[in-house]
Amino acid sequence: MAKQQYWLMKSEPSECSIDDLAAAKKQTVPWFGVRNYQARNYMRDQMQVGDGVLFYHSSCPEPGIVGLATVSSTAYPDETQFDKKSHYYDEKSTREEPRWMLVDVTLDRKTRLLSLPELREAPELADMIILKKGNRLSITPVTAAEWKAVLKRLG
DNA sequence: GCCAACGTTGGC
DNA sequence: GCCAACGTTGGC
Repeated sequence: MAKQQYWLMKSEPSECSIDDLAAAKKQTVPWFGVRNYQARNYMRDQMQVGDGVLFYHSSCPEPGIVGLATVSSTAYPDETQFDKKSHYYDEKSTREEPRWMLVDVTLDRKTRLLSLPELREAPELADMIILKKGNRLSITPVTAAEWKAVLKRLG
């Protein structure tokens, strides 16, 4: 068993909020719609069942961490890439060679909102990738120390 | 709605 | 392989 890893995963609440995750069957959702190679590579190559996930709401009135989750599957193809009616359809992807992979994410627990301004104030979190200027990556690795500091602040 | 920052595309 | 143009992200 490899060492536990931690991630921050952004989701737009209008697309899939923490409440949507809580209401989902088995409180689990496939993390569909990622169309960025770096984020895909994290899911495909590095994520393991049991990894910790900070669930983050982006592009909304109150951006921030809103819950804790767990990676609950290894990587498999994102079905939406094959669906012509989907916003995430990719005509260059085939079933033989799918371009986009995803993992399942299962809710651990909802938390209070740990807001973006609050994250910025925390000295232990100063190096979080998500807080760096210009960062747009929807999935970023989180260090064990950052994970611990976030948990401490969530109480 | 604005805009900075970044990723992708495509012409050469 | 370069790089300009374009599209997207995401906070404000």
